[in-house]
Amino acid sequence: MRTRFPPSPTGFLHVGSLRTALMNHLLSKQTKGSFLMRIEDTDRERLVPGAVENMLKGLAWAGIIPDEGVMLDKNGEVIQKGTHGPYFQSERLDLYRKYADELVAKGHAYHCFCTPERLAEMRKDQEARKQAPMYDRLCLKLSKAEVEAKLGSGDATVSERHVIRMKVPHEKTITFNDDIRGDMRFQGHTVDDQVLLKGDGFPTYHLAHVVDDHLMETDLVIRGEEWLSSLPKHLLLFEWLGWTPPRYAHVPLLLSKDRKKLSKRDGDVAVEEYITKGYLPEVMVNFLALLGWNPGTTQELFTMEELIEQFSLERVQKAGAIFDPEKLDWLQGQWMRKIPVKEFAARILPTVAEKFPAANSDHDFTKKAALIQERITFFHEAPEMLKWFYEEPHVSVELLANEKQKVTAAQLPEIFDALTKILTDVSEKEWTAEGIKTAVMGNLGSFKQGQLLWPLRAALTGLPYSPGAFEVAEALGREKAMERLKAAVAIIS
RNA sequence: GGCCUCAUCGUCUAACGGUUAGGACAGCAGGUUCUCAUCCUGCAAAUCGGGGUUCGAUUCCCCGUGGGGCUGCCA
Repeated sequence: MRTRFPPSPTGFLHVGSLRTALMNHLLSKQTKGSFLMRIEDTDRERLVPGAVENMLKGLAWAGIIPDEGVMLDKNGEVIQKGTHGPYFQSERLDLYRKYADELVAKGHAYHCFCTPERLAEMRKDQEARKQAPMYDRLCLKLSKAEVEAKLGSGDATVSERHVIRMKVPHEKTITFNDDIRGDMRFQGHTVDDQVLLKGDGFPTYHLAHVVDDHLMETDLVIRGEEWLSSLPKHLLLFEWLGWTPPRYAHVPLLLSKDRKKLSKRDGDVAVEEYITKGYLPEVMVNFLALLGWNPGTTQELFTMEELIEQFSLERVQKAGAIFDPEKLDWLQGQWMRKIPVKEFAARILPTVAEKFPAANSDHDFTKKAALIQERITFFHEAPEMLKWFYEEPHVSVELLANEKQKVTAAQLPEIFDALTKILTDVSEKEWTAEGIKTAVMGNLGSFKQGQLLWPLRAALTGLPYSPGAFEVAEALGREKAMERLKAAVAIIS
């Protein structure tokens, strides 16, 4: 099956766009078809330089690489590949013109010379009369001779700055079966005479979509629900041009907490933002796939491969879904913990080494990485979480004493006395988390666990939060741990 | 306003017309090794309202209500 993703290069890659791109990608892969990328650059005023490259990079980050159309080559340059091009709509103007003319010739479209000012006024009137703003078909009343005269008038503002509108049959009922929503019907008289070709010679989305998706042989169009209202226009165009429309699946919109269409105002809607924050691509893909879709089982974690296998439009929700950052973060944690520990260590090593060069020559780095893997959310937190190992801790009485653990400053000498005694008895060979645990737990004396463990851990790390006391002691090694213990004793006495 | 569309815990969602309406996130309460985190256990939490159809509606139909989208020579 051929599916496609046709963004307009007017900015960053929106998470909602990534979601529809993902669905298109999943189904093309599931059916061993192809996924193509087309650029809808028909609005020249909103073009943003670099947007195409940015979007392709965002898709690639998520693991979505187009099979055809606009893509990135090995050097990161934007190229076009495929037999159905060009894939930039701005390079297909002659095509749109040709079909627009055909529609005029067939009587399904007409020239309109109304100025933007007149249209604005017309709409204002209609709204004042509580009517639906629709083109009043003033130019449809023009005779053929009048149209010819205007077109050949030599007055460029009239002959060139005019548009071609579709002539929607008011009496017609347009019906369709959407892959997600089922049967739908629209009454012709509620559909506006949409502009197909603009005054600047560029097509509007509607014409371009129909022409391109026919010529590019798209089998299935998965797009946002915001296009549902325009569907009858597209259906009419396919019919008039004598083409079979593709299958359509209108997916529900992504909503913000206030249930409005997710937009810039709602914070992070740019995929780029999530990349910078350190979210894993697997997490974004997993999260987006689960928004509005479910596998029918209780499985929550999905790889791209599993999604390709299991995704189906039948199980896509009809109602909009709120983008919940908390669930995103939960998924991030799940995926961080799924990374094999060796790989995890390899991924955090560069950032840790940047701050603590010693990490590069640390033979036990993987062991340390393992200690923080279950409590980390983003890779960039790693240096801070491991600093206790690479630099001497700043220990204070305030840190060592802890009310909740029933440790008072006055008790500290006694506590450290006990700790020193216990740990001195632990041999180099027994110096493992397990061995130290056995020693400490077996010699608590009159202390509660927390009364020994909190000061121990705090003395060793200088931190209120860190991996457990025994693990830290093992990681540090007997010599260093005893040194830090001694340093702490010096501070409290 | 008009048109289109949607409706189960706070959120994402499950449930051949028959279930004590299930799971997950978040929340709360416990537990494991002191903290943080993980993990485990438990608790709380929903079928928008009204009519039908039916022996029986979350499920089918109608009407409300509420939400969303569109209503551009934007996409």
